[in-house]
Amino acid sequence: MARNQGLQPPRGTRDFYPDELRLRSWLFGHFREVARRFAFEEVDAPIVEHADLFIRKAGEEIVEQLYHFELHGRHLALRPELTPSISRMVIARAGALRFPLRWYAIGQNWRYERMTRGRKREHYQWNVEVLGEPSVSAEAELIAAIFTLFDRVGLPTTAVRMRVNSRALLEETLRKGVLRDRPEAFEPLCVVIDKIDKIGAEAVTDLLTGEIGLSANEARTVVEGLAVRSLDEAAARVPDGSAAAAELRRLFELLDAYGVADRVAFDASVVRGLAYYTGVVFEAFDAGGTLRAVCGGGRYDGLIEQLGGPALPAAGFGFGDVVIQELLSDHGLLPELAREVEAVVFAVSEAERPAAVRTVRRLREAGRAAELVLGTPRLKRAMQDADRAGAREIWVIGPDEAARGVARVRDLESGEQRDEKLPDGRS
RNA sequence: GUGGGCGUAGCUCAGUUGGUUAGAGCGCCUGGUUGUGGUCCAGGAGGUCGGGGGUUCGACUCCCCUCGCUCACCCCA
Repeated sequence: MARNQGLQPPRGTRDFYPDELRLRSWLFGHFREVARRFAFEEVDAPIVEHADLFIRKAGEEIVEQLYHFELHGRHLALRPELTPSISRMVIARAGALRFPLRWYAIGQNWRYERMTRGRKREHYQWNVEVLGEPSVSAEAELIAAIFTLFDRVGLPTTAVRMRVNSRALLEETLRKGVLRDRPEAFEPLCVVIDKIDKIGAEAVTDLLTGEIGLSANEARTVVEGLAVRSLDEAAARVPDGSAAAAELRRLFELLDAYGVADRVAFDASVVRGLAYYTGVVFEAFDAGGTLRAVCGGGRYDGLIEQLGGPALPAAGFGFGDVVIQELLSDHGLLPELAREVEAVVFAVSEAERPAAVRTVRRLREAGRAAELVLGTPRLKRAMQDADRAGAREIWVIGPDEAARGVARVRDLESGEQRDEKLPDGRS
């Protein structure tokens, strides 16, 4: 309705009606349960931050698409991701924290961009971070947590595959060349390389020689290297004794111990679009290849120091709520979730309401989800409502029952009825 | 930003070469007596057919503009 456009949420944002919020809560419940089993602690931060926290100069889209505004002379922004906020929290208390930390958060992120399937302008993200651990044991733990989540929501083991690479490996190949005198060129270089699937090898080669300043030879070597899909082959392209290659080998060993190595493959084209990644990077994709990345992450050993904190190694991933729901929908795995009302208490007339209130209080104190019918509709109506709410029982208190000091309890599944004593009136 | 598709009841949609009071399913409301749900039956409410303009005796139907939604490209979480 054009007339009612003001009633629609802004483009790319969502309302969550009860059905949709139940589904979201179901998903978040799995996020939290996996995090619990992996012994991560939940944290949270404001959705609005100082814009500076997110603004970097490597040409990332995530910065260009920032929702930001000036208010009373302050430049603020809606967070586009959670990692900077968590990093900020760590820095503020770095002196009092014991590392490594295992933290996670589930929060809404904002990015002003065009929409397609699986992408909106706001989305919730499960963000899991290991802070203060330099070894790939951190990445292995993170990747294992992701697969645990996939398994829990019912996806077959073949439905999602993880692609892994290491930016450190790429950096090693350039250390004696273009990066010798200006290591700071590495971040924008990665941002450029990340575009290869979209703008093509030639355009990336042009950008590498033009904007980044590689020689034609270096650029060609880099672009060729992106096609490599074997760790051995990739390792052969870097100097002997490559630390990055050894790390990747160790990572695959550990993933084998976690039982997920066969779902993970080396892929040199994975570099991720965020500037701050420094080491292992990874992305999970649906096997059908019809959706965008389900989740992704990697190691960012320099970010915390760049933000003004100590030199603290860190790794983490972000896992959005939108793509996974699309994927589950494609697999017919979205659950039908009903309301969780257990009992409905109904006073036939206002005279019985105090007794109904005492009754519903007792049920609630016993931990049951109990709804008190607020008006005095006909019994037929109250039962219909109870039925539709999925309640197991309706407790009816009318003049007869009140006189006998009982409630008539009907089991809505079996239709059987019994009497339950009313609580006495003194409580 | 580019290209395609679509905008008809709360929801999902149908609407015959433009022709009389615009339909269905689901949902909602009422009733099938007097305090009993799910099933069934019978009724009912609800739409200026996204908005504006044009063509026509006549437009939901054709044309133009506009707004919105959506998919792909693009790009990224």
